[in-house]
Amino acid sequence: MAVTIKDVAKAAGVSVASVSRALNGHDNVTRDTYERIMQAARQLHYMPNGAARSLITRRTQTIGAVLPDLHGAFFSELIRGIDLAARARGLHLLVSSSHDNADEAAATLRAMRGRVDGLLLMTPHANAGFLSVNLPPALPTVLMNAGSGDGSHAWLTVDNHGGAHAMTRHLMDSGYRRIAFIRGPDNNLDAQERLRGYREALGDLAAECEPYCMPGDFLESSGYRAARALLGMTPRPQAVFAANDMMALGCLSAFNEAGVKVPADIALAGFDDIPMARFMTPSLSTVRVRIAEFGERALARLVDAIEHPDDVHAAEEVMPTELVIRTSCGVGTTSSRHAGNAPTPTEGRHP
Amino acid sequence: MAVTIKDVAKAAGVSVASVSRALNGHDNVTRDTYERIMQAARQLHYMPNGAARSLITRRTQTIGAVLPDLHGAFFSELIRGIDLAARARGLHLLVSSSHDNADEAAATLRAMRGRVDGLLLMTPHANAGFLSVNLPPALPTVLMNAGSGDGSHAWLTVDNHGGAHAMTRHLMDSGYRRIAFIRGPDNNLDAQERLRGYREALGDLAAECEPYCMPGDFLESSGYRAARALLGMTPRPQAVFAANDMMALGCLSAFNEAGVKVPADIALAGFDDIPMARFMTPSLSTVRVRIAEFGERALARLVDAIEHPDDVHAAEEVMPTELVIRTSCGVGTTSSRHAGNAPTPTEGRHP
DNA sequence: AACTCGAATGAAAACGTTTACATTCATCTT
DNA sequence: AAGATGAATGTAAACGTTTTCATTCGAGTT
Repeated sequence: MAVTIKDVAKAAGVSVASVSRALNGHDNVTRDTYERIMQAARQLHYMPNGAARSLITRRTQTIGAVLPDLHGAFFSELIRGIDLAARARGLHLLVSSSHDNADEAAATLRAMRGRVDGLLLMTPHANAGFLSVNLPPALPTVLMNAGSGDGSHAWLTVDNHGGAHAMTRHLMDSGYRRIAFIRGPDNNLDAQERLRGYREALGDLAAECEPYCMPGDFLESSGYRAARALLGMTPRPQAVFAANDMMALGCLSAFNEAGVKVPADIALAGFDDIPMARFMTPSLSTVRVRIAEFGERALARLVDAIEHPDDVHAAEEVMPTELVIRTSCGVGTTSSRHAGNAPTPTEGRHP
Repeated sequence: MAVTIKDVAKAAGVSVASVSRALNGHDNVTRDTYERIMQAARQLHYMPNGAARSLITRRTQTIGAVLPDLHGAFFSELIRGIDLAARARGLHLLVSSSHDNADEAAATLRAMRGRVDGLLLMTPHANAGFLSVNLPPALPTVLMNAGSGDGSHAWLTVDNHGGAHAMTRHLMDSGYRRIAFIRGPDNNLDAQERLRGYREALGDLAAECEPYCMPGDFLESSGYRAARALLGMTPRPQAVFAANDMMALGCLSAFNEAGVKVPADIALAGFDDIPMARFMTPSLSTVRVRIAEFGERALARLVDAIEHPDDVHAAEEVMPTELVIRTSCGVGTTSSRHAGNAPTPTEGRHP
C-alpha cells in the first residue's frame, strides 16, 4: 500500500496536521519538528496524493485544454504557448481532442469537473446552449475562436478578417486585379472570416474576382485541385490567395508541374506562416498568426478569471496578425533566409 | 455551491448509494428509481467530481505524458499518437514538458501521484537512481527512448541505430565513399545511436570518413554551419548524412547559396522524415520514424501494465525505422510528389 | 402461515488530504 | 505567584464519491 501522510506522521512521531503544515511550508512549526518530518517524508519517499488534496482544497493546479485536434503545426504551436504560460505558473495541462460529435464533446466537458481549475475551450460546438448545459457550472472558461462569445465567458479570436483583408490589400497594391481565393471548409469559422476579409478588401474588384473564389478544405490536395482549375480559366488570375499555407503549398506544386513560374507568372500567398512557409521555393508570403502567443494569452486570461472569479470576464479579445511578405507574391524582395526574414519560432531541437 | 451527489439523492428521494449505483450503471436498481435519479441528475446539471471519484476508486482515467518538450513536428506527432490511443480507451492525457534540470523533472514526477494511472516518460534524467527516488511507487511507467531500461519498467526505443546504419549503407551502395555526418547534441541518446549506426555501417571507410564527422545540435543553423565547413574541405565529401532533417535543411540552403547542386554535386540525407522533407527541392531522402505509432505503442504497453500490474513488463521494444529514398541522395528517382511517394501522416486540416 | 431467499435500498466507512478549533505549555506581565 | 498571552501541536470534521454490509420487503416454498 502506498505511503500516506499518516505513515509520515507516525514515523516522525507527530500528528498528520503537523506533517501537512510542514510540507506546505506553514510557519507555525518548530524548526526541530520540521526537520524530523522532512526526514521521515524523504525516507519513506512520501508523495502527496493529488486527488485527496484537490478534493479538500478545491484546487487541482491543472487547466484543461479542449481542442478540436492535436494534429499539425497549428496545434503544436498552440499547445506550446499554453504550456509555456501554464508551467510559468506551476500549472499542469490536461489536453483533450477530436470531438467529432457534440455528444462526445459534452462528455469531455463534463468529465472536467473536479479535474481542472479552468478550461480553455476551442470547439465548433461551443454555442451558448451547449455550454450552459455541459460546462461544469462556475468553472472559469476561456473560449478560443468560438463562433461568438456567449456573453458570459472570456473570448479570444485571431484576427482572421484583418489578416485576410491586409493581404488582399497588399496584392491589390502590388497591382494585381484578378485575385483568386481558395476557401477553407465552409463550417470553419477561421475560414469564413478569412473569406470575408478577402471579399471586403476587394471593393470594386469584387465582382470581377468572384469567379476566382474556389472551394477548399485546408488540405494541401484541395489547393492543388483549385490551382489546376484556376490555371484552366481565361483570363487566368494574376494572384492566388489561399486561405491557409497548406493549400498554398498545393497550389505551388500544381504551378510547378504546369511550368507556371511563381511569382513571375502568378503571385501566391497563404495564411498561417507555418514553419514550412519560409523554406518553400519561392518562399511563401503569408499572414502570420502568433499562435503560441495566442495560447499564452488565452491562458493568462484564464488564470485571471480563476483568481478573480467575481469579476466579469466576458470581454472579447482579438489577436492581431501580421503580414509576412516574402518572395511568392512578387514584389521583388528576393530575401535570403539567412539574411533578413525572421525565423518562425518553431521546429525544435529534438530529432 | 456546486451540486453534489447528495443533492441528486435528495431531489430523487433516495440515498446517495442508489444514485451512485444508478449513475454507474449497476444493474441492481429498479427501473423506476433509475428514472427518478436520472431525471433529477439531468435537471440539476449534476456532474460527478473527478477528484472525489479518483480518491476512492484509485483510478483517474488519466495517463501522464512527461516529455522533454512539446515543440515542433516530432512531439506534435508523438502526442497525436498517444492521444489517439488514449482516447480510444477513454483515457485523458496530462502532458508535461521542458524539465531543464533534474529537480524540476523530479517535482513533476512526484506531482503525478494520485493524478494519473500510469506514466509515459521521456526525459534525459530517467536513470535508475533518479526513478527509484522520484517515481511514485507502484505507478505503471513506460520509458521512451530512455538511456537504458532500469530493468523494472517497460521500455521503448526508436531504432535510431538501425535507421542510421541502413541509410549509410544505402549511400555506400550508391557508390559514395566520402560520406560526411552531422551529429546531434552529444548528450542526446538518439543522436548517439544515429552516430553509432553511421560509424558501424562505414566499415572499411570509417577512417577515411572520420574527418567529415561534424558537430551539430539538431538545429537548422548548425546544419548550415557544418555544410559550409564541409564545402571548404578537400577532398569534398560526396554525400552528407545529417542526424536529423532540420540540419539537412540547413545544409541544403548552404549548398544552394554556394551554387552546389544536390544531388548532382553532393548527395544529402536526413533523419526523421518531418513533414517538410518531401516538399524540399530536391525532396529529401531520410529515415522515417513512425512517431505517432511509437506513441500509440507506448500507450498500449502502458495500458497493459496498468491492467496487469502483477506481470513483468520490463521488456525492451524497438520501433523499426524505414528508409525513405527521395531525390536528394541522387539515385535518379525524380519521383513526383503527386505520383508515388506516400505522404507523411501529418500537417492537418486546421488553419 | 411460517420460513427462506433474493433483490432493492440505506447507513456508514473509507479514500488521503487540509484546516478550524481545542489543547497544551512556556513565557511574559503585573 | 497567578494570570494572560501566544506559539506549537493535536483532534476531528470536511471534501464528494464508492462500496461493504446491514436492513427491508415482497415473492416463492413448504
